[in-house]
Amino acid sequence: MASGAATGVDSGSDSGLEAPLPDDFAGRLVRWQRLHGRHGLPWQGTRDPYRVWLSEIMLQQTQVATVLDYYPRFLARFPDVAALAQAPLDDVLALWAGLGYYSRARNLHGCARRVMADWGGVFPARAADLVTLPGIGVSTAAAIAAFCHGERISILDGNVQRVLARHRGLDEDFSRAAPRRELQRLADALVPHASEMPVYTQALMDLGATRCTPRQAACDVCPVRRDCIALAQGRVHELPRKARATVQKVWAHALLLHAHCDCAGLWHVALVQRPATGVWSGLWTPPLLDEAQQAQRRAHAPPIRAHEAFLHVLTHRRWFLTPWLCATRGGDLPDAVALGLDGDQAAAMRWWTLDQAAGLALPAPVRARWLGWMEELTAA
DNA sequence: AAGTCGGGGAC
DNA sequence: GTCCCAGACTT
Repeated sequence: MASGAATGVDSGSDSGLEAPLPDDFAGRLVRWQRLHGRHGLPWQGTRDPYRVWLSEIMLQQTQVATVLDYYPRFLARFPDVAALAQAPLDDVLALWAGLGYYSRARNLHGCARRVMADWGGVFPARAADLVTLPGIGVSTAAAIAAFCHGERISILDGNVQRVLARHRGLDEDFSRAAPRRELQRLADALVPHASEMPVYTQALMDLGATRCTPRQAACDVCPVRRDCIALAQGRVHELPRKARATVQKVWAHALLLHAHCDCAGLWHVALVQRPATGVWSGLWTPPLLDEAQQAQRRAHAPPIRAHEAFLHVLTHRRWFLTPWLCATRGGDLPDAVALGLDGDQAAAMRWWTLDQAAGLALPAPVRARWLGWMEELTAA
């Protein structure tokens, strides 16, 4: 389809996929990128696959401004793939805590070990091989291959979908497989010579992130406005079509903050490590008590100081968390049963000193309130 | 194809 | 409040 359209024969359809390929699309983007693209980000100016890979994983569904806080710290602690592979997973999670999507950290660590074990410590160059590694999907594989090795392969992340959907005037739901394949074919037909792949790939991303934005697109300074179908039709703000919203479920748990002061006057706090799957996987949290477990805990002394619940919103959940504060003193550290825990959480519970706890991988809403809770628990 | 997985930036 | 971000993985 694309080759026939490139001859300049317009089928008469208003579909951007069947229209002629835009002339010099990549060239215009490349020239724009050199002048107006984003430069100087910490993961730019290198073709080191480790650094590019790390940035791509961190940037999955995560904005640049957020990653800027994490990337340098992570790189300083794990300067190369060997250092990352050698580290315990808990050390990786501790540096990832707060970034979200914690399976990324688990897969990152697994990927580093696979690169060491199966690839001699060198990331494979081709996207087809990269995509076999944990945590690297088609989008990330294409980005690494294009940035580091100039592979002629198209990326199709959220930014690029928006740019192409608008420029070709494609009013389809790209969360569906068939329209997505069509868009992929278009993107494939637009890739330039290998020598321009790194800057072209960056250009598409930068245009989507800084000009062709979801709202209030800056079409007046767009390098491809000349033949943008959405702009000509006055439909920029309508594209791409939105997929239907997901339904949020409601959760409610008590968050049991139990601190114990031992005979030496040293404070400890009980935390449980979350399982490898599910929300906050691998992170350490105060025990989470559902309704039955709350009843179980209420049957025990000592008493609880309950705070007002706070709301924590995740993509699919509205989560009401009620902090329960409890301080005890003297003797041995209470066991999990004494705290009212059962089964899995009892097995996953550990006592930590406050200094130790501060260095663990804590979820963002726990980290944000941690010092206040500890201060209240250890006061008087 | 649909559901699961965080947190925050920008509006 | 809203939308969505350099998506991957499981079912």
